[in-house]
Amino acid sequence: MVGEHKATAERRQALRAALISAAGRRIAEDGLPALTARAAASDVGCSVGAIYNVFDDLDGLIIAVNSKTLAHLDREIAKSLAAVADENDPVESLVAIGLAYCRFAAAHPHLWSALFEQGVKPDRDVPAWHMDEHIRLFAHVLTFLKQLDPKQEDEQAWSRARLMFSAVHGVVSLGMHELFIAVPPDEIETQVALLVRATARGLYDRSPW
Amino acid sequence: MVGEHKATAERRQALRAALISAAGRRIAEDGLPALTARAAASDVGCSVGAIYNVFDDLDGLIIAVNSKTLAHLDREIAKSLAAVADENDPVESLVAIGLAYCRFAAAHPHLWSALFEQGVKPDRDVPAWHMDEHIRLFAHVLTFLKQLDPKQEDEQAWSRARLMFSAVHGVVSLGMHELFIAVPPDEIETQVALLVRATARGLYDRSPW
DNA sequence: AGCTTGTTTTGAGCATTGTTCAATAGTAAA
DNA sequence: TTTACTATTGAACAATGCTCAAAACAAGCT
Repeated sequence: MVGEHKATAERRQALRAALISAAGRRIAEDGLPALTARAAASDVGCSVGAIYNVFDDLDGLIIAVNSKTLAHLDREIAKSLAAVADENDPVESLVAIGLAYCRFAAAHPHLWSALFEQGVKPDRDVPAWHMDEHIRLFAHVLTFLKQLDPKQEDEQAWSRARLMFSAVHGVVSLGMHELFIAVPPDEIETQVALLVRATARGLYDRSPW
Repeated sequence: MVGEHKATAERRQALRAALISAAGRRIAEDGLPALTARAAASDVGCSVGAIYNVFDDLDGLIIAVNSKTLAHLDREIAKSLAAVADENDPVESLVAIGLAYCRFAAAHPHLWSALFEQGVKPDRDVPAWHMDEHIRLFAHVLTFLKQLDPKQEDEQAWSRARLMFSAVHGVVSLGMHELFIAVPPDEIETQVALLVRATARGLYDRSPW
């Protein structure tokens, strides 16, 4: 009979959770390269092999951490949206999203950079459900773009949401790269706010020309 | 006497050059992780140790490759600027820069991504001269921003040049990440053009409000 | 309890990585 | 040639991700 011991599943689940949070701590503190199989195992008090009973790969563990990170980031964005003063000004909400993104990256630089530090990999790509988690991030943006122009097609709105999100991401990303050299974090925030307002205006304001 | 054999210096120089171009080829074809010390050595027909006579580090070799890549990219941008139809429309020049960036990334994805694939490193950071090479990239942008508004302060112009450059970078960067999933390259180009025009308008057009 | 059967966990072992450094080969002056 | 120094080498080292025969375990049966 194809037996499966009852307690096994929950034990595996517990190990998964423990590994994920230990790995998260390690990445947050010392960066992605500090997450080695042996380190993770000893953090949790299991054998190296145990990791591979529960994840396909170390990449699998990293993706699980990233998943948690995305959820956290999503909550932060929601929080900062709730604090927007003028409910009727979509641009202010967009700015709030950008600033939340900014602040999250500054607060958790290693976790944040782990989200994108998967070089251009030829075959082994991330699972679809994790892609979705990324995409869900700029669903927030979509909401307010539709407020800015309710008539626009869904496809265009998505496309522009990704555009704005990507642009903000670029500013934060390059800002962090040179962070330890030149650009102070609060200036990054200023620039992100400026960028969001400029693109919103450039994309949606149809003033007389 | 502190002798230094005459032929040595040039031989080292030759080895450096050979290593750089072999490494460039390897990265371009199979991505950064394919560049291992042993592979590079055998490509060039030298010993592993020889690499370390000529570079501090494998990172040193990578930086040298990146340096060549940046020079190449810079030439491409210059070329595409030379082909701009309307000399008197700075926005068209800015668009041209963005598109050149786009096309370069699409044409040499591995070389391009090697430029940014240095995770957030705590201590060991890239030398200043290489940072300068990066910065020189958006000096191009600066030129045309000053044409858009000759009155603006230098500092603001630099800041906005970096802003625009970063924004474009973000769109290309996220676009490439999901490239193998969804976003076709020509759509990225469309989006970059849209973004450049929108930000230029948003940042500089002082229409009656 | 003891035995049997299938499952789960383990950690020594493998291949591969970047990097070093005693030993070898090389160079040029004496 | 001899001598004195320099340059190159590649076996050896530590650390990596990952595997898989073996050990430990769990549950049912007599």
